[in-house]
Amino acid sequence: MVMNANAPQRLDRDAWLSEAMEVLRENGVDHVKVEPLAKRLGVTKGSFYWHFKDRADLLRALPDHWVKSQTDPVLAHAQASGGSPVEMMRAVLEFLAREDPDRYDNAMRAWAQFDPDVADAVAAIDKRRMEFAGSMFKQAGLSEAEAEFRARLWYFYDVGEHITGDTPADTEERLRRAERRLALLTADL
Amino acid sequence: MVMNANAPQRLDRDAWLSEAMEVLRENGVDHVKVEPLAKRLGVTKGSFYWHFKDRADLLRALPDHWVKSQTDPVLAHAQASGGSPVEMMRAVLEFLAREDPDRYDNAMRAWAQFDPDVADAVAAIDKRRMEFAGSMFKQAGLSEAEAEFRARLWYFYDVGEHITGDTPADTEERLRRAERRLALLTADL
DNA sequence: TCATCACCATACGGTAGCGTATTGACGTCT
DNA sequence: AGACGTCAATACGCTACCGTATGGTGATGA
Repeated sequence: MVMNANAPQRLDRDAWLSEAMEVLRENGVDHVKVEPLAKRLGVTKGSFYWHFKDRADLLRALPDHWVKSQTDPVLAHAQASGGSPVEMMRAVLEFLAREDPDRYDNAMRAWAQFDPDVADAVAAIDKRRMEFAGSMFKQAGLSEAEAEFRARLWYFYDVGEHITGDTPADTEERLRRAERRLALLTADL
Repeated sequence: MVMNANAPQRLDRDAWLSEAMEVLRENGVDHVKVEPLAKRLGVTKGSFYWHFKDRADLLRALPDHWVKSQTDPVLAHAQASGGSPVEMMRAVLEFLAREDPDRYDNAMRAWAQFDPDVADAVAAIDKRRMEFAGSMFKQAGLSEAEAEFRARLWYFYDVGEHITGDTPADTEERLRRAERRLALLTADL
């Protein structure tokens, strides 16, 4: 007899991590506490201390869990779209405009403001994304310095729009904004 | 006999608010707690409950305290610099590049992620700043829509750079970046 | 001088959350 | 069937805070 799949009496480490990510997103790190988390999962903390040494152990594992979830379907999609650098950039922007923007990014950034380890994890992701943008601009013929400059302008806009909560609910509007941004940043290419 | 100025046995509401802002900046809202705060100020919480009804009262007062501290020497400085819109924008950018970027912005933004009231306060500030940028672009001859678009690009870059912690320590480098950003955003003006 | 006001200290009871120790339930393998 | 491994429940002591009640203190003005 196989275990009942939808009555998760029994949890694994990942179930705790996922639920912790939800709480993180909804209320911030300082609200991921073991007893409330246990309540949400319908178990007691006896379970928690089986899977984790202590609360710090859970918190340490979270950034990694997040980073792993960032295995960029974005870049794959861009590469697949082939074409010129500008075309690839358009592909990325459109992909992002259609997607539900990563729901955990803001919470991770908020956390990163007060925890250097988390800041490192987030910085690594930022670096990766910005380097992709930079490589596009370089392939389009810009100098190293100019490419990096435009990559910053490109990427920080994204970050700023998300963190301020200014992202339009309407997909069409997001697409228009993306198109316009691309146009300005590649006007001379 | 006047009171000893550097032995603040006696505090007022503002002293508590300022210290709370520091803790907020260093560790986030969930670390501004009344007893630790009292310890930092060298008093007991007996003092706190004289000046505030409860902890929520303190937290409600904080965003306002922050907003008031934003009475924009920036805009004054820009207006004073006179000149064309582009010149005024340059004045703002240079001012910001030289200033120590507002030390509380990131903490407020982090807080805003999880508190709608705070989010409103921050959004109001964002709106004000962005409308200033928009008005500059309009005065420079752009259409309403194009001006708003460039204002977003201008402002969100700032936000993104700060929140990612990517602001260069070197003032000269900040100035170079500012100049470059202005150049690209006003290339056709 | 002494009464008052403004502010602070102390002591108290209450709750939330941490981490440990021990026991219990259930599946799996032999 | 029985033994083992995996995970969960329970009960316990401990600390950090919250908020209240009440008393103390020092400066100031009548």
